[in-house]
Amino acid sequence: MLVVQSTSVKTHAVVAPSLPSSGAPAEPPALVAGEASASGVGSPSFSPLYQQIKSLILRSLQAGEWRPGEAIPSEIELAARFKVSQGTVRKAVDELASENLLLRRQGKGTYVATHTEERVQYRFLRLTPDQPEHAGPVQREFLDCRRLRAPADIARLLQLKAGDMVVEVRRVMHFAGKPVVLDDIWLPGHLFKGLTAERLSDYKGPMYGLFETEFGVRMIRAEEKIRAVAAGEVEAALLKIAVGAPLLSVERLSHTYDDQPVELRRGLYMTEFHHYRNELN
Amino acid sequence: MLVVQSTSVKTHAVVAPSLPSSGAPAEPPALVAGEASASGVGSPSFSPLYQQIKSLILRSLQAGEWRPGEAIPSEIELAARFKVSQGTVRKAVDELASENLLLRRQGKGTYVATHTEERVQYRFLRLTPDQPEHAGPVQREFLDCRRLRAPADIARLLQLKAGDMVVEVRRVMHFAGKPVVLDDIWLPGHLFKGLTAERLSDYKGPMYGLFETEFGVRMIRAEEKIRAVAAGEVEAALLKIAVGAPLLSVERLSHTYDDQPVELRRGLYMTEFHHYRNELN
DNA sequence: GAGTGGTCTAGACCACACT
DNA sequence: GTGTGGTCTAGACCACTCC
Repeated sequence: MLVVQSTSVKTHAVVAPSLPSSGAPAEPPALVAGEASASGVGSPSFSPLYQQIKSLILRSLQAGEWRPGEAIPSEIELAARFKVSQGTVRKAVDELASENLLLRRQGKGTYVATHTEERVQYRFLRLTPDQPEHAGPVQREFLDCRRLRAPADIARLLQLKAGDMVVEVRRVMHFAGKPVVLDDIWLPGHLFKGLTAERLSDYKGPMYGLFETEFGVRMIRAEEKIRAVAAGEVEAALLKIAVGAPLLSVERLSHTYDDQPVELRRGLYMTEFHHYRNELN
Repeated sequence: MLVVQSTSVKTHAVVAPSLPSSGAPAEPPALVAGEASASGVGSPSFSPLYQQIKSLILRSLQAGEWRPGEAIPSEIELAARFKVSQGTVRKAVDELASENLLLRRQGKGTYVATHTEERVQYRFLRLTPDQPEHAGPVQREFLDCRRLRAPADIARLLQLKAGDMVVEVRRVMHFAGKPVVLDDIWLPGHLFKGLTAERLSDYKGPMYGLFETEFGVRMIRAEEKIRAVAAGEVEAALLKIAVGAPLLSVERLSHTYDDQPVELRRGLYMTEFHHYRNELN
């Protein structure tokens, strides 16, 4: 299971032989010498232990061993399971937490991240009111939800075969009662069987919460391409603005585990009283 | 210097008294009990050791003890200087590296990050060609560079007093020979004495490299607010597009150490053949 | 080979949350 | 009090870089 590419592995017992008589200083973990893949020289594809642990935890997450919102086993338990030290588990969990897949809570445990939490609600929606006055409650209006064969460009981006089924959703988001965002969304049909406009309308809270709860699809990471465009007739009517008015075009490709694309979204944002915020580091 | 708020600090020598006769197991670090600030109870403002180390390193960076591109002392040296273990220094340096203030290079050392490196050149410019064909060389054309009293809104954002001097720069960036970006830039006058259009034009490479090399101002972090706007007459002429064409408006506030704002930039991006890319995690 | 960052371990102790 | 994550240490060994 766990792979260590080096040949000699020693515990520090070698240099501290006069320890209290607690028996043998615990056998070293079940380490297997150089496997990984082909080639037999020194370290052809070195991968640290904590990375291997990270992959194992990731696999359990993906397999649904622990559900979103639930606690994963404690560091001590994981260390015992994987036969490594707590420090190594810690490093693996630290990275997963920094990637927003896990959530650490001191004194309580480590939890599987979820989109249904209030606090992380706007992790993916970067549109922010210019003034607090324009904040107000968010309202989602679903205009359409149909199943169809994926157009070529959609299929390519979602890594589907030409002709595969997709679910197409059109919706408008209202901020403080005014239409601000028009989204067209495409989802792989085989992952979202039974998704209807009604289920979308009935669900309270962000869409990704529904996807996670009802369809077991967890959005982990996304890329966005942003442009300025002029409103067409249809868009102008839906957002109640003038034809030709400048809009922010946001094309988002969302991924789940393993970087597999599972959602394509083309959004048009009215940015007269809102802006897209970003942080550069 | 280093502050530990707890009362009892023990080395593990306590539980391993039968160590080889290497003398006393090294005295514990020069730890000072509860200081931090006022109040005397348990742990009123607990701050871990590595955070304190991080602050000390940050202070040295800010004071220019090591210049951009230079190596900082090795972990072992820093551990000795601060009288903590290498692991604690490591954690401090790790965080600074993850914030892009330091750059670790295995086998070589840890270096102060710089904007003059090829690899990090486009850390702040998120505009990307849609097709590789539109890539081409970047060309910077400086149209204006003048000193003036800061308008109220500029002064407020840069946290200057009304009437303080600022340097105002206008420039156009060309991609593959075509104008794509129009930037208006404001800099605090007292930090950029002697900045002229000529010096800007003569410098090859990104502006932030010049700022860092010539003025000792290092951009660490920035926030951007993005909108869609319609091109006005002046902008249209400079970017060679039609009046009213949609443009991406990017307002950037850049900060140096201590989150002090040191640059305000209002950019207009032509996004017909380029897009602003962003990653969501 | 020497020096640097990177990994791994083992153990002690602290801060925090629940009970 | 018990259990969880968080900090800190000390030491061994590995991978990488340069001389």
